[in-house]
Amino acid sequence: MTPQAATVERTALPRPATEAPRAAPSSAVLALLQGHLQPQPRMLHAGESVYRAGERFTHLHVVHSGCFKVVSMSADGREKVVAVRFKGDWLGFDGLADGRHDCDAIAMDTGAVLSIRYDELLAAGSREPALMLAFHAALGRELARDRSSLMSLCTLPSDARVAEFLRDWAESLASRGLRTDQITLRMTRAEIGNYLGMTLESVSRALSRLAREEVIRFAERGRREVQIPDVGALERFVERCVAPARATLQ
Amino acid sequence: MTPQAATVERTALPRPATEAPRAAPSSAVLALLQGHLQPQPRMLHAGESVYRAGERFTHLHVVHSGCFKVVSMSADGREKVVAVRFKGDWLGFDGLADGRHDCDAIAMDTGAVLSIRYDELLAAGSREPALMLAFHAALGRELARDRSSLMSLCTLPSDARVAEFLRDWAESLASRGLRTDQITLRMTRAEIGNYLGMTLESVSRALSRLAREEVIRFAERGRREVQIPDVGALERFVERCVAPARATLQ
DNA sequence: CGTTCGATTGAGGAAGATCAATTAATGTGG
DNA sequence: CCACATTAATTGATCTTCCTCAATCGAACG
Repeated sequence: MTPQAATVERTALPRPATEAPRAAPSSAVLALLQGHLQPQPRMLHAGESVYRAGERFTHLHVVHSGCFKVVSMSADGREKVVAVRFKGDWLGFDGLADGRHDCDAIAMDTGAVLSIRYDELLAAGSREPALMLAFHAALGRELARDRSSLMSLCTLPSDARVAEFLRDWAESLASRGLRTDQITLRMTRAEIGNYLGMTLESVSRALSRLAREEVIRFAERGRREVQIPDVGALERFVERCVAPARATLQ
Repeated sequence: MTPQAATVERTALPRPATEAPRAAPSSAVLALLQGHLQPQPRMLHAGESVYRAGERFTHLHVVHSGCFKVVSMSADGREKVVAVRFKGDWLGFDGLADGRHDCDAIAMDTGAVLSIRYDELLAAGSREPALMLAFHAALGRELARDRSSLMSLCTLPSDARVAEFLRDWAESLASRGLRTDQITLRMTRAEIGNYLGMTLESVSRALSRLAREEVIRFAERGRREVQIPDVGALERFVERCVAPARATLQ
């Protein structure tokens, strides 16, 4: 997969330049939830699931701490990590469609979620419009993020996808006030590859290349720890991958 | 892009076998909308937009007739068709995140949408829970579809992606009671390629191959008309593409 | 009737998958 | 605590898929 004909009815207008709306969590929402509902905190250890595909959908969840992956399996057995979620993110939207979850949500390390009954959320939301608005906004961001992934998968070469993955992770931490210069990937290369649509070998090579180009650095302890001295460097790296493709089209 | 290590924490459980929930539209929703709101019908010709990126989000829309594409552009100018929508589908969810659309919704042929003010929908929804439930279910299906696309892009070779695209189109028509044996693609090869993450040449080759294998047939008039004698054949074709990859993993 | 745009098809090349071997981390039982 | 077993990661060699470039053909349109 690589850049392809970006000729889809050229619009000459300058655009507002959409990128994934990473400014997600907002303690305002949490405050609203706390105020109107009795969110049940629930602790989970690595590997435990918040919910599993096939279970009845009754609750939505907001990540309180830790990080979680959302895994989907298609009818023919293809399995894929479709999302990685951090503090402030919601989990469980995949149950809205038909009252049954169709993904697994799994803790990647020790963490906690606040669980909210959907029926109570609906009730509270109809009394308190701001709550319903916030809920819908979260849904909208979820859609935007999925589409941003889709875009990355379709238009970026593998190196850039890995770079963007790291940038995204770092930005997620940053927007939540966590330190971003050193991040611990709680996924194997195989999982990252699955998430990004490439093989584990390609992930490994991409990381090596990023390290060689000084865009990232590996900590001494293992190669799961990645140091990101400058997030901007990651962005520039992605830009450099996109630029040549565009140049030829102009 | 091609099948890759599908080793993401193997779960031994038999799964409910999720596939895109194509059973979308439901005239029930339309009836609800008609009953509680004053949906404004709006006619559009090919190329006209329901809304554009950057515009304020005020309305949601339900496709009444025709087909529409949703196009997204990233900050660095990568452009992509992120969705194709038919009768009964909603448009406009991309405005929920922050009150501004970040995609264009464009008519691919003459068609019409019913436009609903979001604030009125909220108000009506809090009086009539069934309406809000239906709205949320539509959002959930939207998410599920995006994830299904993501899965296809990541795990299927290009031929199979084209096959699935056609199957999806045919199924969309079928679930809306339209004839499915003969469909008119209202997209150029370049657009299909953009949507599926491949070049127009690859789309063309894939279609030729599908025709050669008798899975589809071209009508005499032009190559935009595609006959699908048997939707099952398309599914089997996709299966055949997935099977070998899985065989080696077992 | 020529021009233009979209589609098809072929040849060559590059990105990334696959296969395979090695090395580093992690975990386990003695 | 250490030897061993196991799993994860790296790196190289090769092969496949799909992209790129280019030529041709057909359909639509003025």
